[in-house]
Amino acid sequence: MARQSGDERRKSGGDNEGRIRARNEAKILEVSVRLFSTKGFDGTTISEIAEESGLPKANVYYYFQTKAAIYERLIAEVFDDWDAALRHIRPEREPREAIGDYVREKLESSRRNAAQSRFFAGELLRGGRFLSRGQRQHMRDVTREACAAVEQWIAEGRFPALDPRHFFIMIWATTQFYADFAPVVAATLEVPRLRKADFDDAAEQILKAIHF
Amino acid sequence: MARQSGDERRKSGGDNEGRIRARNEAKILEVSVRLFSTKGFDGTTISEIAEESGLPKANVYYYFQTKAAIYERLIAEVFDDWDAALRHIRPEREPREAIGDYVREKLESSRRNAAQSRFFAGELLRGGRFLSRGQRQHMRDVTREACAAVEQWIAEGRFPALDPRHFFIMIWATTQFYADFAPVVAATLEVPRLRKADFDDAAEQILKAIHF
DNA sequence: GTCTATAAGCTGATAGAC
DNA sequence: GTCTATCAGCTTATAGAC
Repeated sequence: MARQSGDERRKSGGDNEGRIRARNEAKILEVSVRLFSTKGFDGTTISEIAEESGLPKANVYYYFQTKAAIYERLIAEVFDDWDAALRHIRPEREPREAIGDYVREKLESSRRNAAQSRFFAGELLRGGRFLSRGQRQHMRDVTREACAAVEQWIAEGRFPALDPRHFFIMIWATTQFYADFAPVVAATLEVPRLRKADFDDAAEQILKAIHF
Repeated sequence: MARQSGDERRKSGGDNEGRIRARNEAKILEVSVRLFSTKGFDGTTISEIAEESGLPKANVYYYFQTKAAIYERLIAEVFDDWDAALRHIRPEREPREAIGDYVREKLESSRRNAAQSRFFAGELLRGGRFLSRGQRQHMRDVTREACAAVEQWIAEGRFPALDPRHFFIMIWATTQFYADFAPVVAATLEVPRLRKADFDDAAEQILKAIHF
């Protein structure tokens, strides 16, 4: 690394600049997802993002043209994860195992990225104004595919005759709830704050409660 | 009505003034819950509330001292409904009927008051900063009571050995999801917008999917 | 790439005439 | 009770020196 001459480094696209850019952008995004998730789009200020990122406000604007650009970048990042877990749902797999893996992965990823999960939930709660047409279409396509797998299981007599669409809604609702509405869950479980063990319990209870 | 003299009416506390106050306050609250639910606390402006209420901004301040006061009043209103539906869960009732009534009422009330439901979900999503200590305690008490009823059913062998706390979380998560994340649900069901029939389907599918 | 200074506009909230 | 006019403060975003 740092094989460039001083002259080259001062020009654009050098290794150093690239690394600084990557580090600063990552820091800004990491801080932003946390702030947006707890204070919303309008409640979050660029000054605050700059302060918590350890950068002057003008530098935040150097990396992202507007506040909305930061928000949209985060939407795109989170969006990629929406369907990643759905890869477990394949018609050739054993239903119990596939759904078990899916539920456990959903719960674990929302636990590990709680701010991201809440951020996305907030966006959906407000109607998903920042979601592009393509992103919406992609969600529909992925969902339809997963439903087709369940329908095949039903046709083969390996799964109860439930509407797969409502079945997935139920899974999403339940797995998201633990991370997104943690204060309610903690109050219900009568614990000061949620730990990994609570999420593990949740996975087992969900799988036990669903009739399949 | 209107039994007062003109002189009395001009003083404070008259029927007319009371009626005007009630009407204006109700209008402000009705408009506010819709705006807060789609734009959040900081994204909603008093000017906008005033405009959509058909009042000058100063009049909104005449009825509510601050923006937070409007928000808190709404929280209190919604809060009363949280446990109202839980009255169905009583140990002497038949589990299937009690839970069926509960799920159906939850879905129907969230459908009819979707803005209110989303408003409260948004507040919980952000950690419930506006919830008072007393309100939190009340939630815990009501939940504990409902769990006790389920535990009695289990002890009597009328209900599967599930953790009642996770069971209720699952019910809340699922029933709330349809109103709160309507765009996702509509996309999944492949309908342009949700109708009453979709909520009715949801109730039956949820009850069919849960193993009890 | 970094940072200070500042513009331009909007916000919550109030004063005070009617 | 109603409404106009206004303030003080904070916001996003930019200009321009280093």
